[in-house]
Amino acid sequence: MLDLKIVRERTEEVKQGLRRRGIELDLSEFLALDEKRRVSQQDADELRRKRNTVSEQIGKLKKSGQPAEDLMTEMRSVGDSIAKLEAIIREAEESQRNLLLTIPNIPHGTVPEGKDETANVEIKRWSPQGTEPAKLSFEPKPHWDLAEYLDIIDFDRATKITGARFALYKGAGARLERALINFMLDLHTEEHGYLEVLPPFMVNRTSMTATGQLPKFEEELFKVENGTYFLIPTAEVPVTNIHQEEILGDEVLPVKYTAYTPCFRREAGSYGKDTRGLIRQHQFNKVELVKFARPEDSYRELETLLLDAENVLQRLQLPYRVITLCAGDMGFSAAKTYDIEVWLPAQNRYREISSCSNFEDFQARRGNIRYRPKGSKKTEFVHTLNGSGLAVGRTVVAILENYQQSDGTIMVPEALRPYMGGMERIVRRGGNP
RNA sequence: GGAGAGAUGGCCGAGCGGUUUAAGGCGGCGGUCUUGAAAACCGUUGAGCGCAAGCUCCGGGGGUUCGAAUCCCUCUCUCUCCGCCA
Repeated sequence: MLDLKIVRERTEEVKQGLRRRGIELDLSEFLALDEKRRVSQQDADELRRKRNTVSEQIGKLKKSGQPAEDLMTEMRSVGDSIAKLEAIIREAEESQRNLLLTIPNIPHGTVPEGKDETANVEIKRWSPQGTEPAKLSFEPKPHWDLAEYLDIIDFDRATKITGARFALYKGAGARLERALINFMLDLHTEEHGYLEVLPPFMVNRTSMTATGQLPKFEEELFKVENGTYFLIPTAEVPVTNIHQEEILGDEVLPVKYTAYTPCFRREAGSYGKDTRGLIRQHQFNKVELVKFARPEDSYRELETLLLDAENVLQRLQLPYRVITLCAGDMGFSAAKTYDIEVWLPAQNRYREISSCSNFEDFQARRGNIRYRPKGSKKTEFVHTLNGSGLAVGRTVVAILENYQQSDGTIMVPEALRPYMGGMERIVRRGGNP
């Protein structure tokens, strides 16, 4: 949520910032409403002040046995006036808030111009050999063919059990998914200094609103029937809301959490996209990184958050590149976003495996997450950041495709072998159903 | 699911219609004392809106009243007991 005061006092800057996202916003009605609200607030305060002093007077008169009927009658009408003003204020506040909640964040100054993904800017390439991915000596197979041959992921049965866009992992496939989760969590907690948390996988409407999924993107969420809860689309939601309505001490910042959770997404409007394989599922696992930082530190924290996520791919020796999203391609709440894209040889292209963003005070204002700067009496909103570290299902895809051998078996990345019970190679499963 | 109790500042806790501008304690900060620290003592210490005067906030919302932390309704959450349950 944008700061009301900034929208009021620096309207042109706000409109200019939103224009970079390709959004043209008419704020005149909003500002008129704001003016009306503020005038009413002033009037109401003035009347309340009068009522407070006179009521005290009435109390004293009654105590000393003197009549106070005239004053009481007068105050009754003052009370009515206050009630009318309060109704106006409440209505204005509500419609102001409702509008503010639908306005996306302003892009940071360093975010490149552009209206869609074609304007994103590549800033880095990495591979075990240097920068470019190694060429396989044979025609690479797509991960779904490999998974089917090895019998480690069963898409058909998942469809039977539930429906499209679900997966049933089996044998080494299930083990690989679990190994990756543990590997990532261990890396982030033991080497990058994050505190592991395991949050609820369902959240309420307030939490979804704080991080920005609501009110605008309800159609992308799974809602639990007979209740008011939503399945989380990312651990960002429950983890960022850990400190909702809190005032953090300066000395605890930056706070760094990592969490494994499954994520649930409707993927409405993506019919026909990535229909085969693990790339786009209604349920997938992810290890998330979340930070709460001082405003002056947040962009430095974004860089280290990105490095922490990149490190997972480096340890797994998977080629990737990093891009800066342009203003028009960023998510609703973000002020700046880097995407990490992993190399998929069968698709002959890079695909998103992590998204690392600084939300500045956008989410903190919605969730009322504050801190007290050292030596200050006033509180300020913290900056929140998060990034995938990494999307687990897509990491499985990358391992299958990059580590595939000509015979269809998969070498297990060395860093992962301790988590796979020493397994060095995934071979075709036999004997079991 | 049934019955009951409760929600007050960072924490504990008093208040149950009018000097509450929310007592008191703990914790925090500053000071006195001390070689230093502890103890003791003194002072200070919630959030938000407003240029200011001032106004709002005692779980959320609504009501009664000249006046509500205090009375009423409602919702949410917590706790205790019973039932059910991995």
